[in-house]
Amino acid sequence: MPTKSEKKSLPALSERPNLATAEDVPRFPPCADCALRKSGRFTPITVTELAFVQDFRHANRVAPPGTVLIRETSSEGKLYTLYAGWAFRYKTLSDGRRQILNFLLPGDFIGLQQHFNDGAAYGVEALTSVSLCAFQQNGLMDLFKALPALGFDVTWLAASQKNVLDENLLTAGRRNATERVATLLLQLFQRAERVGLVVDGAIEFPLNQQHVADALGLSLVHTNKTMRRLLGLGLYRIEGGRLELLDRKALSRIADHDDGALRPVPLI
Amino acid sequence: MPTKSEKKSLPALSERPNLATAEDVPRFPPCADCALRKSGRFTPITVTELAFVQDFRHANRVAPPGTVLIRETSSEGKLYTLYAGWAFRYKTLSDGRRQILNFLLPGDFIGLQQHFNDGAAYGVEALTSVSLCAFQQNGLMDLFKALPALGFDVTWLAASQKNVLDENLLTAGRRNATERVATLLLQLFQRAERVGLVVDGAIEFPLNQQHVADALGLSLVHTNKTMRRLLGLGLYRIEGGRLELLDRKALSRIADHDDGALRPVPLI
DNA sequence: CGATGGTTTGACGCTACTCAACATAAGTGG
DNA sequence: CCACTTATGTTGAGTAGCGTCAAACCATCG
Repeated sequence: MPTKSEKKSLPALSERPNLATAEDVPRFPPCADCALRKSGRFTPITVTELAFVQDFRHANRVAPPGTVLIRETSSEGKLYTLYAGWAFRYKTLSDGRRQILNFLLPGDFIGLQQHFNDGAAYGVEALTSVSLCAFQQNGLMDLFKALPALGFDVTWLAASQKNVLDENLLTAGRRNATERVATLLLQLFQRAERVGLVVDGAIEFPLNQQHVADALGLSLVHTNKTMRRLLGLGLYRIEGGRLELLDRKALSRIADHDDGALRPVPLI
Repeated sequence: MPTKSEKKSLPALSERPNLATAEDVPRFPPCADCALRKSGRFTPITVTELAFVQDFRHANRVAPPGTVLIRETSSEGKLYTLYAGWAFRYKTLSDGRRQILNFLLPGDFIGLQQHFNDGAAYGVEALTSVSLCAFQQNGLMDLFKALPALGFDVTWLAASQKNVLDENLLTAGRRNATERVATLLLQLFQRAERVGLVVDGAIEFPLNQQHVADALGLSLVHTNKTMRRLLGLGLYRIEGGRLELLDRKALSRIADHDDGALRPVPLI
């Protein structure tokens, strides 16, 4: 039977004084000055739409690592865009076994499912310090009505999160431990790359091995041994909380996972 | 390493002359007479919206069991609503290992992700004879513009499919074989129940054990042994291609899965 | 009938899990 | 500054759940 995971995680990792990414939490400029959007790594948006989004944004929120942003039991339909930092969605069984469903990176839209709640629930927890743009809970329909293109973008984001879930399900269901680790490293790197988080060929990597295990459906011990093996093969390096891929071709081959640049997605 | 699955599946199961469901393929009435919608098991819709949907519907399609409705490699953005019958979405690794991502029941909206293609691909295959409403490929944005409420519904459907994926990922990642089978049986029954497919306390069950294995990330042999065990415990019965749950409480307990009625979702 | 697809069962082996212990780094309070 | 604690990573030993291989059984079909 799979591992039970710890109930709490501590800030330790994310407080290392390294190349800062989530450490210096960005404040919240008006949407027109949004650093994320200005990176040019998202699909374009009109000024009208931008103004609407600004108006739709209801509040901002900053939270330290380990914060539960959405409780697994709650059914409040909070809506966020992750502006900076890392988080993850998860579900747990009643005996504590935890499955991480997917990791959330800047630009990801959070909480859409709760909004249409089915009773089904998931939790969201911050991995690093995070900054969130919080939207009006009941305004989603208004957004669709006022600016259909934005509604379209919301759907687009939902669809691309579904793609990630598809991949993760394939991984958990049909890949062995080595393939799983390779897939995860590659996938996270690709996703970070898309939103411009690569600095000096490396990305921040705030996961501990328990997170990796819970994301891949493996036990902590086996995850460790598998990661150690890939490390020994010189395929990647994690130092100072940052991940560098030393042989993407090999990882891509092991994972049987395409290593191409991901297309831009919208930013709400 | 997980099982390789068969490349092809044949109609065998679905052609049994039993209580007909997908056998007598429904023809396509105008949307106003849609049998599915008239079942009252979907969220309400206005006449204006209904007219638009009718217009948005571009063609109909009927396909026999085993038909590949969407090829895993294609990136054409076909859009369908499954009107009658069962299908499933899947991904395969290059050596043939297959993961079924989720099963599709009447009312499910198909093809949304391809529409926003990321390079990521999945296939869709008919389990039974299926009837599909095919929509205009490039008209999705028009739909959002013309009737935002319909766009909202599309998003809603995407979100509820995401919920199913979340559950399936939890299952594949953290449940053992017995729990997985129990979860699948219960989940399919609940979903079938929601759209009114229960007749005499049983639903059509067109999956063979290879499908179950591929959905749960198990090998065929182990799936068989596990199903046999649950059968021996008198928890369910499959006869003549129909599934009956004999002890939902027990299944729900084993699966650690809530056994409540699912809420209605929209129908496009 | 033989052919085919699906189900079932037994034997065996390996991957991944469990248990347990130890190492390391960082933080805390005295 | 040190003893103590906590989080995380590492390694070894033993085991079991699940995969693989192989063969048989059964039903349907041409």
